[in-house]
Amino acid sequence: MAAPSFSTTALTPVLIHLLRGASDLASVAATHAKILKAGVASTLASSNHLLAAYCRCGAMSRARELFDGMRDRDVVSWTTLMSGYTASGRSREAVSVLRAMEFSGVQPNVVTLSTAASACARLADAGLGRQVHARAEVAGCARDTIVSTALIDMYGKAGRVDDSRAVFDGMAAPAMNAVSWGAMLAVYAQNALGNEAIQLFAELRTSGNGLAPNHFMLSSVVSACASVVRLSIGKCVHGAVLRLGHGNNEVVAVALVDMYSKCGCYEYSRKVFDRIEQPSIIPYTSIIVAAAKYGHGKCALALLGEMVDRGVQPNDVTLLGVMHACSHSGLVDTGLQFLHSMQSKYGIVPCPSHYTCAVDMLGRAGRLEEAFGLAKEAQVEGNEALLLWNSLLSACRTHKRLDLATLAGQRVSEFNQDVAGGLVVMSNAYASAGQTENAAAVWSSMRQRGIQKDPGCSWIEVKDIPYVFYAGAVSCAGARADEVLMLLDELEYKMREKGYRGRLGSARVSDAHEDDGDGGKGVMVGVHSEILALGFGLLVVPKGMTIRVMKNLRMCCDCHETFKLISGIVEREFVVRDLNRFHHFKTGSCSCNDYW
DNA sequence: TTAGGGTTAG
Repeated sequence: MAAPSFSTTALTPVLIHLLRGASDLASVAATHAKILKAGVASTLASSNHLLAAYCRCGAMSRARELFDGMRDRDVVSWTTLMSGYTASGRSREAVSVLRAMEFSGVQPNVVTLSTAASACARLADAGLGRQVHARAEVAGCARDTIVSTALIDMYGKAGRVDDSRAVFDGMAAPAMNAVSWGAMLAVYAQNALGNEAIQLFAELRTSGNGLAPNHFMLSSVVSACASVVRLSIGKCVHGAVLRLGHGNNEVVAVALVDMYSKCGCYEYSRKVFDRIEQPSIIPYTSIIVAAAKYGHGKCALALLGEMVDRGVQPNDVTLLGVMHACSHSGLVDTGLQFLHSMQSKYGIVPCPSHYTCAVDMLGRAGRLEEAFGLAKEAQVEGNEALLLWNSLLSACRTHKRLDLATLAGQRVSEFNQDVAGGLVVMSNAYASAGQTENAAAVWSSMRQRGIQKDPGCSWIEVKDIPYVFYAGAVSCAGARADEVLMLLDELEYKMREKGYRGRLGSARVSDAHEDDGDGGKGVMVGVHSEILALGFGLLVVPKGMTIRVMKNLRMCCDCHETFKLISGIVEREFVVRDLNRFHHFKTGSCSCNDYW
């Protein structure tokens, strides 16, 4: 038999070029046909090229068919198939390919193991990931830059931050590059460990072998600042973003929009958003969510209209943002229309969160019967249902509807989960209705059952340092504690001149939404934490600067009134971020128009 | 020479 001619021994450069450029199944299949027609011998390399091309266009059944028919398979063939499955969102199959590969006697290399780690990252499965890690140790490549980086990411996505850091710390200095630093920063940011991310970023700048921060690192650090509400550092990082020339990167811009919004600076969010040239769905959603938190409902609706006009289709997150915006602006009927038309108008089936938002919206508007009707109608289960009934319970309490509160309270208690939030609201509902004995009974039952709630706290950032205040405890103000108390006394006096009838600086019977955590005070609480943070802020934040207070619970009506009065008396602006939204106090009134 | 790592909205 004659030796094959040169042209049939391997893929010609032209065919390789065609395969590389092919991004759709039709052109890959056409090139495949050309190869068969030309009688090109199917060498291992040519099969691998074809396999990769099928994987690149996501045609995994064709890829598998080809793979199964191959006479020889090397580590590249196996890894290509794994990578194809991972990219197609079929990570479990990718991991099973690794097992089959080892069973067939082909040894994994660094590329195989980094691909496998990446598949486990997508699954957020630390158990499987640990097995890949062990294989990498056995193969002696666990300290390879790319394998280590993939492992850092894998542990982080699975929530095992300490394991990520151990891999990072185990890397030799020369193996650390911008990607491994970026991966570690992202792990902290994604796990809401903002301060650790900020700390690591500082280490990079002082001892990072001269590595310049890139847009990956910057977006993570900005998002880290958002997660811990560190405005001043966020602004510094924004400066670095501009200096380093990443101001036009959309991902970084989205992180900035989100950071400013979460730090109480909606105007800055809007400025950053307005500089994005052709915003995609994520920047639009991000600014809509920001507008929602500040009660700018009409603005959110305008942004939705603008994005649709520009051909950017909203998704479920966008529409949830729009509904929240309606909810926080009192546009109840508009919000309900969205719920009922999102499927026909945008092709999006409402999720439990959309129903919860609508129920919450009706509840806060006092339309409690409608809210109950919708809550029963919505097919919501599990944790989502708990959230939904909790929000309804809270609305019943606000509108002093003890009859309905009891009904909602029963639904909440059906969940054998952490019901602290619901019980607190129930107790508050009793307290609001003047039934202090029932309120105290709920607290006592919580104590007996060992249920604890997060203590209410508020914090304020001064010169980059967060000061955290708990109800009734002014000690965080340090040497200035007495001054804070004196200032609050003085303000209370001035408020009384304006008709204020409550009490500021001593224990008062009021909403028990905030307890100092010892569980023994029942509904008798001292001055709320946001008032203390405000008092401290008035002393230390220079006149002319907005005082920004953060709170981990919802602000109560008393404190809301107090903040309004004080903003008029001292002629200063305050921004309060509570659990749900932002309040911007100015000249005696609040941006929420008392609707929240 | 065909296969590998990090970012943004809820």
